[in-house]
Amino acid sequence: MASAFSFDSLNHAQREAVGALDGPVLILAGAGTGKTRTVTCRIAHMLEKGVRPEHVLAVTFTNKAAAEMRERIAGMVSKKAADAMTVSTFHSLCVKLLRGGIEKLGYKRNFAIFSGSDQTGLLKQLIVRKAGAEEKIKPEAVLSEISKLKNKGIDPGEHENDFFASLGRAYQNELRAQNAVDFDDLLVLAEQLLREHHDVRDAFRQQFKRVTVDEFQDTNALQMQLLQQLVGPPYHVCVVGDDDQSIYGWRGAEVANILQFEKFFPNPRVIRLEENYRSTHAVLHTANSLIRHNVGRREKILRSTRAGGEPVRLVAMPGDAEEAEFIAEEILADKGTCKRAWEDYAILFRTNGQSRKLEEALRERKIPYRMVGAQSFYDRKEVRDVLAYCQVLASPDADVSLLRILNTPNRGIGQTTAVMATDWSRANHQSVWQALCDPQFTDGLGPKARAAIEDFVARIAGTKARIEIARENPGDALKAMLDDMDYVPWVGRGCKTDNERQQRGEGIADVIDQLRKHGVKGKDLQSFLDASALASDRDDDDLEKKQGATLITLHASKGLEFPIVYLVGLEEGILPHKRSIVEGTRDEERRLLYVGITRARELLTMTYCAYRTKYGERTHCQSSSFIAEIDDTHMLHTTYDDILGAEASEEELGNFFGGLKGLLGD
DNA sequence: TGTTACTGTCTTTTT
DNA sequence: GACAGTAACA
Repeated sequence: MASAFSFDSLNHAQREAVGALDGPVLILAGAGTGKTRTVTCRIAHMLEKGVRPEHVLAVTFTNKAAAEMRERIAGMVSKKAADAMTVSTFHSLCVKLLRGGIEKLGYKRNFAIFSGSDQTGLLKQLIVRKAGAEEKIKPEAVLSEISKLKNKGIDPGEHENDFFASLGRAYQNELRAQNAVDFDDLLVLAEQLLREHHDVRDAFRQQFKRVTVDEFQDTNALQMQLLQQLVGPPYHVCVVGDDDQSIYGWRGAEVANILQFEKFFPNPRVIRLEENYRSTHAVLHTANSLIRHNVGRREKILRSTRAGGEPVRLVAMPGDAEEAEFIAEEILADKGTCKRAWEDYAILFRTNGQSRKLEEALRERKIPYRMVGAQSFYDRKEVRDVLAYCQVLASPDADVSLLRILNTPNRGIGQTTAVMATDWSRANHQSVWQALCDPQFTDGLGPKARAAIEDFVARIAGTKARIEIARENPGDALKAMLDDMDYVPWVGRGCKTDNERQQRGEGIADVIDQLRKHGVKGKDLQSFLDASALASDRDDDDLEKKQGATLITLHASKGLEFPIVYLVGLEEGILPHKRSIVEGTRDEERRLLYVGITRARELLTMTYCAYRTKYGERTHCQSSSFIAEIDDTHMLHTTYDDILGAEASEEELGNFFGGLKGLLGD
């Protein structure tokens, strides 16, 4: 049989990684060193050596990465084999595990997954309940504390602050009462299930004899514990990552997992991929000289396979407006001279707020652009509303979702009534839905509110029946119900512009359409909700489908590459971010900049401003302290005025398109 | 109960 | 300079 891939096409280190199939393996893969290729070849190699695809588990960070990996293996080996493997994210894997055995932990099998606004909404209630409406502690802050503890494997009820601890306990109780879990619980409970029920664990280990974990630098302590449950002796586990690209510490990612891998699995083979196929020498030298300043890393030096290259530019800008316009102008000019595609250009920034001016500048010049992951599709209000309806149709006892849609669109069930219903349900140990259905409760209300509630209950129950009894497609049933209550026109009325109205209309139609497709495949509402909860916006359409220059945060840029990269806002307080200085996570900011630099294949331009509009106010900025750390052998430090001045004189000479690049190149 | 106008708060990054 | 939350009004 012809080999699915050729060992000859791999470099020495890659070959070693692909060949090392048994026992624990740690692959340290620097940026642009052919990581994905190596991992997929390794799995293909496994299959060739007789490992059955059903025994292969690969865990990735996003659903999209999972889909890509599966596709590539399908191309190398066979579609059949690729389909037989399990490739998924930690979270999806846990859902699968829990849908099978969560009742062993005292939950019902049809548990709901709370995310985003479900969680904050619930917590907001709890804060008010515990401390009164005066308390202005932010639910997000509490949530992040709870999450941090869970990801360390600690019960949130054990928080050192008593108030937080009691909120943590109340939060967990409330989730359990509503038969719901949050994102972190998926991991917590799956780990618990495997740890406490060895039959489940052994069955799992029996099935997944070969485990691969990608983006290992992004895993947290809990995921490490989970991995230890998943993988038993003889530990055929391979983890791949780059500690220098660990940028999710704020979310609990533990670089220790990769730095001290040998503490978790015995005698791992450590393989370093250091040959970079992506960037020019100038770019890599700049990146290497910066990341050297981090302490406690796994020493790695990226070697360039592409000698020379244009020097990296560092440009001082007067203000953020000039910064945006400069970049837009330059892209426009460069596109004209170099005949590149818009997709070749990317602008990277630290915070989403920085994108505004850049967008304006691009729009003014009619430069097409795409924004990656600015507002998550699933965070849009109308999308959350429709999903809340789905959740209620799937299990009406999910109070948070029910309360969300109770008066959406307005149907005369105001806050007073909602509070009464919640109180009654708590007093009687029932769900809010049960309260609404109970005459004992509704009899105590005024005739108007009562009629409104009865109408609401009838609509939900009716639609539920259409789906469950009449077996109608849930998408159609949902659409009929929403139409019936004039939901779309109601949303439209709340919009300021036609554009917004249209967008939100499309969002609603989108969800319904997805649900309909899901229904056609015979899957139920709950599985649709699972998929929605676990999807991220980087998963479905984004990058490939849309055209144009890319506007993207540094975080979201990890794993991507562009011929021409602009990295903006190298200012103290932005990069490194103000908060990181307070929290003592400057190293992570440095890695973030490192990730940004290593996205560039050919040309890298970094900029910083003297002034920037912040909170709608013009404030003075200092250049980033990282700049001094960079070795400038291959870096050209100039200013906005220098470049424009040079350009003007060039134009006087009649060279109209003598772009900036040409001037700086020699 | 719903709508409007104002005020204060924020902006890291997100599976 | 946006947006959510609040206060005041219809």
